[in-house]
Amino acid sequence: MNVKTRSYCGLLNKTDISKEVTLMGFVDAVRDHGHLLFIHLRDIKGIIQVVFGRETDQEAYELAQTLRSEYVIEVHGLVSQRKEDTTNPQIDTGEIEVLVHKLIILNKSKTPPFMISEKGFHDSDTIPESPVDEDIRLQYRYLDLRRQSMQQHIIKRHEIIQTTRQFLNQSDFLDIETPILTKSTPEGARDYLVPSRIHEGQFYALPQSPQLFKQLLMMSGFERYYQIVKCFRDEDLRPNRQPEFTQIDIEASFIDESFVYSLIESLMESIFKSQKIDIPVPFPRITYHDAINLYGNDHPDLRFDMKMVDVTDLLTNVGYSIFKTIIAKGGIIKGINLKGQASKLGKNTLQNELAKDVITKLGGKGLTWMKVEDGKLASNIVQFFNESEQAALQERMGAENNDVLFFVADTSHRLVNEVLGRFRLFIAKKQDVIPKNFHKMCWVTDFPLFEEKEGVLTPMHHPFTSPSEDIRNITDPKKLLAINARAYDLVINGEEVGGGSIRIFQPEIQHHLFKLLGFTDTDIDRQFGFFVRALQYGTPPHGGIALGLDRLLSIILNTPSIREVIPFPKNRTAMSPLTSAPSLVSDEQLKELHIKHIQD
RNA sequence: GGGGGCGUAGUUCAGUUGGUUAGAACGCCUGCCUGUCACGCAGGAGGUCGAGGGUUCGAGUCCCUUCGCUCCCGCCA
Repeated sequence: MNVKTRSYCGLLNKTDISKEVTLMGFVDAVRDHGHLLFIHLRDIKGIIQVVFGRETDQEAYELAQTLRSEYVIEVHGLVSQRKEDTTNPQIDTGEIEVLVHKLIILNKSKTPPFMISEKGFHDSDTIPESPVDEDIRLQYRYLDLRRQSMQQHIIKRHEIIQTTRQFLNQSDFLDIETPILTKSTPEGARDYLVPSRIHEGQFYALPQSPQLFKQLLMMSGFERYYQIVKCFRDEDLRPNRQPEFTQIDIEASFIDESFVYSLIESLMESIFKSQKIDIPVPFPRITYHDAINLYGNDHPDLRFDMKMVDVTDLLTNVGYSIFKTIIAKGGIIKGINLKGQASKLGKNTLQNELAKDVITKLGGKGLTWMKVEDGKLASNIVQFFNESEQAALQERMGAENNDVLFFVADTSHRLVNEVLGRFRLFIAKKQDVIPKNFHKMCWVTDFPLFEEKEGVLTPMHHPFTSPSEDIRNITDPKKLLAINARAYDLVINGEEVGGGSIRIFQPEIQHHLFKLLGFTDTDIDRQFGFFVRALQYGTPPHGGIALGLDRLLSIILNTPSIREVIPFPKNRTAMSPLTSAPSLVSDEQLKELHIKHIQD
């Protein structure tokens, strides 16, 4: 192999015309014309047409007839200008080609299980996701990753990681590694456990995040830490959740929220700029309370408006019995306004599909809809609302002709927010009213410190998050639930991309918080003893954030799941179709680890 | 754990109220072809209709069970 003189297919251009080149790569496509044979040759940099002809070289031509897709070859040839009427504007190298006088087949390939060439797609900027079944793609991931669109995903992942490192390095952050074999702690997600061979019956846990270590590094005085690091959580998977995923983990001392906001806004600016996307900074901020009330969740999609509006007070004497009953029981009625879509939504769709089928799947009991036609509300139940109620509804909802109003009512305020929030997203997607190629970020702030789960106080973020005020004299659980945390989430296009907080740095407060969460002194010592002890040796005020790299990439590359930006992901059932992990292990291995398999 | 969708050729899919030998496109194989680039033309191979059971004269189609994949909810400090 002529390694030193090798050229790259995708890098050849007109300045190389009449140069002798050596190329190596995969056969992307073969077009045999008899006497003349073309192939597209593909390497990491791109594709170029190479030509074999009886007249150019009889021997090379005859060997070329045996070429098949994905054969690995080396060619020696002359870069030539294509004649004007034979150029191919669809590939970057389409004005030139290589006339081959020597062909070496470095390796053959079986016929691939699916097509790897993306010929026919390369005139489009937005290469469609492969229609091939994802499990087959994952089983042959090494072939799937040969596809140019997948290579771009991985290359852009690399670029964004490099941009991130460069940015943080320049901002005086130190890249410091933390253990993968660490200690299981009780809160949060389920841990992946690793049995210890040396310590019978004991287990390491894989980190859900380097949280405690990065705080320890602050106590060590490093001041600014980052790590692009794998985290592990043994929970059910989603398109944006993998059992192992990558975080851009950041922590800094002697800082406050404003430092984090401006640091991350600048980082995001750099990252998006590296992909030629301009984003406006600073990002808007919305409180947790507003997010829940206006959009129904704590990761609002602000690419479109359609805020949820409370109309309960307008309908206190309404004749519509469902609303009447709910209001009488202290319930709530909220609505959204789908602008300008009334003509696109028929009565059948509204009533039978949305109000009966969709809303129940989203967890609601019912849905009320009203179209605005000729300045008036129109629906199957509009006659139960008197004129002044209708007028008030129109005004409150900002209703204009051709709008559709949707209302959800329930005695549970939380349910109304959740269901209408889900419906807002559902109908926006269904009616295609979400602007594309547009990124809308925001900070969600003022999270509650605690939430109540089955009557017990649990931390909403994690138990190291600083309360917004001193809580040591508050004992009333209701008052505690009203306390805010110094926590913040970064949300892009309705997806939580990052979260962090200013941490507790006083040992007394940390201890008090653990007690509030129901830990005994023994529990605290056993589970967090090392950490609480460390806090007592002069801990600087500190805080940080962790950004989900996979989610960020998925948003920037507009992929339907983070699996598209992870080289070797697990499938929906946390299994790798490529390696078949997880798998059974030998009895000897289990014995060494002091583990016995118990059948349920 | 709950709910929805899907499973037919290597791949993506069609397959009517149950009715001959289960089709198409791409891919693959063979031959022809000197400017194609989603090459073209001619011919060909390729199927446990996810699996098991049932109903029926007859099941890809109907019923039951089961497996796999996927989406939503729960879960994800």
